[in-house]
Amino acid sequence: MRKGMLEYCIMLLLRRQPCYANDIIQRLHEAQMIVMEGTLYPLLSRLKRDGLLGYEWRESTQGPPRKYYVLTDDGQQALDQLDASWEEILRTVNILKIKE
Amino acid sequence: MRKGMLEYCIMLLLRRQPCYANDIIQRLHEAQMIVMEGTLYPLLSRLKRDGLLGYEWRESTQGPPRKYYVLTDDGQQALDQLDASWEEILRTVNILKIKE
DNA sequence: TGTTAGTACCTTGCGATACAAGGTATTGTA
DNA sequence: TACAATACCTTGTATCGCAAGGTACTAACA
Repeated sequence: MRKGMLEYCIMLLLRRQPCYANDIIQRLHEAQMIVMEGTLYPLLSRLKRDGLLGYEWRESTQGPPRKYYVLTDDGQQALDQLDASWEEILRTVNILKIKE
Repeated sequence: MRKGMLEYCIMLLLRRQPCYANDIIQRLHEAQMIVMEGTLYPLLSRLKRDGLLGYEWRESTQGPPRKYYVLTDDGQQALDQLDASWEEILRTVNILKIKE
């Protein structure tokens, strides 16, 4: 069921701070959402390609450099849209749960 | 984003009362969720095949008979599970929205 | 210096879901 | 009997997420 929620969750994360892939996996995991590498990388690439995310390389103290993703202005707007969609889904489910 | 929510929404509907396809489309529409015929019929067939739904034919006063779907006991249990998943998603999104 | 372990990034192939479009069948009415 | 309305269903396509596999850089150690 969490299908389609991933994009929203990742962008919510990036609204707070730039993250690289393993960051995202770990933070989502802490929030009870499991995401696989093979899911995440293509998704990040797509959001980058669509102009919703940018990234910058940062050195790591232990290992190869990391790609830190950040929300672009377009990404911020898209996220606002997703917030609205989320509210609508909340409304829909509440109607269906409460009705009668 | 509403991808994957459909199954849950339909089963919430059927928890209240038996419905046939156009019923479901209309009631979901009233709850702000658009669903296409070509999506609904295969989904209902799958849930039937998996034993989560049953159906009975009922005559209509205007037109051909209708297939009214109902939740089975297994369907009821599956729905309880989906309720739990939904609560978890709510928790996840709230964590990600509120954090910091 | 060469090897190994750890970290990080990415791709490919598969299954599942949803949509668009098109098709079949039954009923009532002109 | 022909047509419109209703209802059910199928096929082809795109997208998403997962499993598995692959490449590359860094550090530690023999």
